[in-house]
Amino acid sequence: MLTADIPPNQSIYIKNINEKIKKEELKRSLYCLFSHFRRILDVVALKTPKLRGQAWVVFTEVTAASNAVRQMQNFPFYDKPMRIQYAKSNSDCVSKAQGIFVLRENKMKQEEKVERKRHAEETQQPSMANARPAPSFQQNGQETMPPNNILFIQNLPIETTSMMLQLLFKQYPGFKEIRMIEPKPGIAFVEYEDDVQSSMAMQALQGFKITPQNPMVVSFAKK
DNA sequence: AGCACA
Repeated sequence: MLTADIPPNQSIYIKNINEKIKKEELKRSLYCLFSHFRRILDVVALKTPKLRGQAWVVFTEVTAASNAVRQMQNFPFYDKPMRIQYAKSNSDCVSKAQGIFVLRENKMKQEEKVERKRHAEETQQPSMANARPAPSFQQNGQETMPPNNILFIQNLPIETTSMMLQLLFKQYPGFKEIRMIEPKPGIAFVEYEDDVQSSMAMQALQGFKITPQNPMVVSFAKK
């Protein structure tokens, strides 16, 4: 089937992904990268020989998927341009939400176990489904800081890397650089060309959750 | 290049 012939789908299929990236990091990064299009329901990545270097991102709406396909086409992701198409079939998480999930034949044997496990994981780990920008919360009066082209980010998960932050913040015009301080995990500084641009990024990413426990707190850095 | 969900 020609790429152009694949009908629009709320899930996108991404290939040409750097295969060196570990599954969990890959999912997190994809989540960061695509979450501003619209709410993401799920990110699927497998490292099996047949499926590595590929991933699926499931949105709540096909318009979000369409935007993602167009705007992120060839985006340099871990040094490789991502190739994005609509997924050829519906993702289980959406079929399930619609109540029409049917087990595939080759999985019949373990249906009960599998289903229970999947369900347990979904309820215990709502990160992908629930990680939406949340309203900012007051913290040390930081939000009253005067505008600055440099942003101060707090409440990041300690595993956050500057690569991850870069994926998030460079979506906004005027992005210059991320600075993190080794001995101080959980915070970062993000520099933009001017304070209008930094404000836009702050607006957009205020409360963004890299993990469900960590809505990021974005304020202007002290002068 | 490769379209799955464990």
